Amino acid sequence: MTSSRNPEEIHDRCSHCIGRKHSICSAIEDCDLAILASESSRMTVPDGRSFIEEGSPAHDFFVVTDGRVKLFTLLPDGRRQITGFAEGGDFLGLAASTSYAFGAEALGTAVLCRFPHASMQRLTDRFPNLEHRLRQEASRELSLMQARLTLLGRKTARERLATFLMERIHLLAPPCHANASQVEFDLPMPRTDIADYLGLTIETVSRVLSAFKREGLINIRGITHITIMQPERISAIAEGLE
Amino acid sequence: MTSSRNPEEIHDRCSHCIGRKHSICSAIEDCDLAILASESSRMTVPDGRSFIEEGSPAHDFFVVTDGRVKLFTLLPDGRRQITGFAEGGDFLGLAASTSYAFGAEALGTAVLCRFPHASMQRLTDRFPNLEHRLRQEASRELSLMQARLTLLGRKTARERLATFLMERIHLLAPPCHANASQVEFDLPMPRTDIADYLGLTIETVSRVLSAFKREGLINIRGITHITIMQPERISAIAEGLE
DNA sequence: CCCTCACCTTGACCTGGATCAAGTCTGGGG
DNA sequence: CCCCAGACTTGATCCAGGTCAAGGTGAGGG
Repeated sequence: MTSSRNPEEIHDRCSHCIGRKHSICSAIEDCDLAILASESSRMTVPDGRSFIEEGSPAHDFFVVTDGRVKLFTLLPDGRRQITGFAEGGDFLGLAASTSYAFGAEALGTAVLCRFPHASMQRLTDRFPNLEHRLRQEASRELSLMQARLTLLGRKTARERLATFLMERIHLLAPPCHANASQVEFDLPMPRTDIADYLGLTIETVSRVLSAFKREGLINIRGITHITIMQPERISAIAEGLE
Repeated sequence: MTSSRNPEEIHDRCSHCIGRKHSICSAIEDCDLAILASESSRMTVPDGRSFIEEGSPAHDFFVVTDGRVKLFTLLPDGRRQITGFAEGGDFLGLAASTSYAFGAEALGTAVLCRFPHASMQRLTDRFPNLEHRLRQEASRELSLMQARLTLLGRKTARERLATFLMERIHLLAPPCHANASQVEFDLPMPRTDIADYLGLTIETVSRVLSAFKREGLINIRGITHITIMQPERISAIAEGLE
């Protein structure tokens, strides 16, 4: 896990950033990017390495600029609930008061931009827009959480997997799924993570995916490559309609 | 459901409000309370009446000033997940972008303070502190959500009920549970709501509570009155330690 | 005071998903 | 090209919690 803040990279690190447009950084004007860059530092986290410890004092916010990350909570006996996956442009660290309410680790090599709380404070003081943007971000996440509670509290295994697949579809660039009769993508996480995300066991995840395949709803190539053959029906299952 | 904004009540509605100290309204100075009052209106919601429709356009924020409220999401076939209970001082409406991600209805007669989005916008423009306070509120809720996901995704029925009882204890005024060997309180919601909150059925809730009683962990008087006889052990069960 | 209705409890049985236990696939290294 | 380890799939069995079906209970009304 390496950090860098050398001056030569600072002046345009942010302007070329993949998260520039969609992350909270979009609340800041181009002309102020240098300030943004100077308040943050980039770090690279190797596959599987943890970079937020649940319950540890919350000192930083993060923006995922490349790769992916998983967020989770643990019970004392090791049971794990993955509370979310984050990728390019996603913001981490809102679910914390004085300490983090979740742990985080890289899913593959990930690159993050770190904003110490004090830096973020200076930024929000200077750019009131940013504070508003953070609230929006929090609201968006809270909305997602409502759906996730319903999934974990009330949906069956089939419905959970179907919902998960629909979520993956919606992560693709918009044109990819608008009325397409089939959609393809790769699942970047192992079955274990899918299970811990959906509140199931790895065996159930495997069985349900096999069942979907057998029923011609999806196709699976290799371990990770999924083709949704009947998006409508998967969507219907996700909503509990069949 | 009645609304009122008559001038005579405005000038001190907020200063006497039960939520004054703990709600987001604490971000506003006493001398500016009249502005706060003029941007909001009080409404009374009768028992069981719904006042937020899931998926409807989000026009307002609310502060619960008296009574209680339940928040929930529904699946098309009627399955329900209660995503939270709110009471005096709690803020509602952050889990929404353009439309509400949850429905809400009164649990007993409830009194709310309604802030149209436009009003809140004027308030946050005028009092930047308030925007920060809203973000804090959202962060607090996001932290709670992490715990709730873990509960629904990974805890057993016993653990869920024990966690629920601990949550109720922590809602009491602080002195009540500091090292007390027993704690008493009333459950303001029916078993159905507890079940839908914990992702269980009403029968399971009933059975687990009976088991706790049989084991001498709690006592139940009438339907609603609970005494926690062994808070330590309930707490341990909640964390999955026995 | 008793009826009644809504809510809760309890019991018997069932089942979806967990658990336990083999296989099987795959991709990277020798 | 083959071997090996890790990840996935599949099958057999189990069990926590759901479902179905009676009873209890108690607050409000006649």
